[in-house]
Amino acid sequence: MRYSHQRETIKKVVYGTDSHPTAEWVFRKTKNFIPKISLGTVYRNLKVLAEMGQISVINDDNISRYDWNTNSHNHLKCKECDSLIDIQLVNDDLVSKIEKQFKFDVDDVEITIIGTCSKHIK
Amino acid sequence: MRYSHQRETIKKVVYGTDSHPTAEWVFRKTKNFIPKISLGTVYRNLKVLAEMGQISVINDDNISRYDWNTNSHNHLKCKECDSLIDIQLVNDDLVSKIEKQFKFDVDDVEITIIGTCSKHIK
DNA sequence: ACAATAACTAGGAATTATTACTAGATAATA
DNA sequence: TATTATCTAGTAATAATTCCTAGTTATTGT
Repeated sequence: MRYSHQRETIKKVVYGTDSHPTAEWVFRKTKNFIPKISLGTVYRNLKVLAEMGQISVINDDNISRYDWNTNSHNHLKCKECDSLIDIQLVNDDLVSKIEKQFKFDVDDVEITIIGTCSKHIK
Repeated sequence: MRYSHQRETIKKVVYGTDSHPTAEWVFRKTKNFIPKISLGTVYRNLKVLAEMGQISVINDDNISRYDWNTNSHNHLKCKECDSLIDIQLVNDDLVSKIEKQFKFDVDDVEITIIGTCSKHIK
């Protein structure tokens, strides 16, 4: 893996937000630093950064979002503002319970709570 | 909503499998009964069936899968066989805990456990 | 510092999943 | 059975993502 200015900049952009951005968003932001960067480069580097474990990928409604937070964590998704909020739910208890109960070797527990956040409860 | 032979057949196809099929799979299966059915019709009817609450939609790796089981349930996803296995994890405890802790009005809890199923643990 | 080279990029074409459009077909109704 | 609103087939359009290629750049050995 060779150093690349593009990849470093993309990484900084992802690390600079809590908004769980899409590739398109990262592309627009990165353009501020490297105006001629191409969307393909952004996609390719987001993928290698994820493969290297430096960022994580979230599957949100059939589009990929990216997250600097690679620790196992979960999300609240508000239907109203469409935002993803980080939360911490999973404990080792749940994981070991699942491993025993289903004889399933757990890598990751993806939890998304869909609903309405405090700002939008009427 | 008018009766439609296509929609009824699509519904039967989804209700006839536990495999959490994609639209493409439902299309191929439904063709056995209605050879001239079009993919657009399948997509449109899967969508209306979901809106009517007669099937549910699962978001798996940026592609939609469909499920006759509209009860709230969760999935084990095996990396090796790429299959989704139904499980029941969520209890009212968890939901009310989340509602209190985050002041979040919960509609649905989506849980996918990624890992390796018993068939593929070495 | 410089040449060789393997990895990387920009730009655009291709692919995949899905939705939109439209002329004709069909279920409901009176 | 005539009317009509909804539905379908077929195809075009769109959106997200990946692939391809000629040219660029970081790295390594000299």
